[in-house]
Amino acid sequence: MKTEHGLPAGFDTNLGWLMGQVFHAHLTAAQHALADFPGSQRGYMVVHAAVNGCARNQIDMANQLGLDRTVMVYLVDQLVAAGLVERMPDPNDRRSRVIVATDAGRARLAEAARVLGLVEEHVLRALDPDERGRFRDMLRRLAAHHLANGGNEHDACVVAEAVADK
Amino acid sequence: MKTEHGLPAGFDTNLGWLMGQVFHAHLTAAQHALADFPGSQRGYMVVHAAVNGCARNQIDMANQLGLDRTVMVYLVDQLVAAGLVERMPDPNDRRSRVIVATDAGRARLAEAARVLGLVEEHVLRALDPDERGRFRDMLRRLAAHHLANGGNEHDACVVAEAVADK
DNA sequence: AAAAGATAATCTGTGAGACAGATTGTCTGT
DNA sequence: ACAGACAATCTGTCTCACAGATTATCTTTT
Repeated sequence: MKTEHGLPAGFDTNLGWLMGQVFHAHLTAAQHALADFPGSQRGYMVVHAAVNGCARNQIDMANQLGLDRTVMVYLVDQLVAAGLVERMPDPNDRRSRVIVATDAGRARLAEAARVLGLVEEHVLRALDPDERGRFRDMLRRLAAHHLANGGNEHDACVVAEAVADK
Repeated sequence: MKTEHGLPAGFDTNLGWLMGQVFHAHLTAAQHALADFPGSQRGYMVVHAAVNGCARNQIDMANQLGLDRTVMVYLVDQLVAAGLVERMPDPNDRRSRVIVATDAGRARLAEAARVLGLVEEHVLRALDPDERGRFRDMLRRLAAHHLANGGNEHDACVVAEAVADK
């Protein structure tokens, strides 16, 4: 049984299901696009963050990217081995290593970004151009709002309250 | 370094990152909401599909829901143990088991759906009411478009082509 | 200045989960 | 009757995220 849209019956109003589908579509396409990028999408994110210099050290970057600190280790290992980033010792704090992109890393990132642009275009093909902009804008606001409220821990509380009072 | 939105620099235009954030926000909240639902979100999906009668057998349902066939086995096991669904032997094909919801399953689904409604409301809080409708509509169309084009295998080809011609 | 506590990166071990392959019972076509 | 396909299940394997311990360093306390 399907709806007129071609979606499984009853799921066309399920936000989680819909987001999962679209997110997964993008994920799969991006995975192919970044197949030979060291560390795949997560590697891409790290190089991206390294180029933008968002983070002061590995843990900081891990937190910003939502990665586990132990994952960060072998992720950066791969990227170093591929010559895309370097672990620069922080002169102010010898415990910390600042992740900086190499020239090769910058070039590789630019190329990957180009391909990812095509992927995004492909995923959003069902929307007309001005809608794509609005969709992006809404996503941006949703993500910002989520990050602003302390992220996931907060969500749990809200839900718990909601369940409590029937 | 952050943008004026509070997002990590450079990621505010990254569709995958944005979707990941919002999807993850919903995922986490839904996980809490369905914490004591057998099989969690996937269990919920199965009961939901069972109530709507979308599938003729387990494999069919697994395909529609994007689950592995072996996962389906212990997922349905849990739900049967909890008394939410039953494996009805298909009289026309004794290889197949049709997954049907029990009355308890229907009731449990309704309650879970109510809570998930609150979760969705919470996740979309950053949008004003009419925007939420449009956001849902866009997602619906994106998902439908993706399913219409044979799903993920297709995406891979498109990307491959795109990468080929620089 | 020495001791105690916190923090960054790393290493190790473990548990959960996804998936491939084999197995059994059943259907379909020849 | 036989071969091949298919549904459900079982088993084994492999990956991967995460907790906990470890080392080096910084900070604060006394």
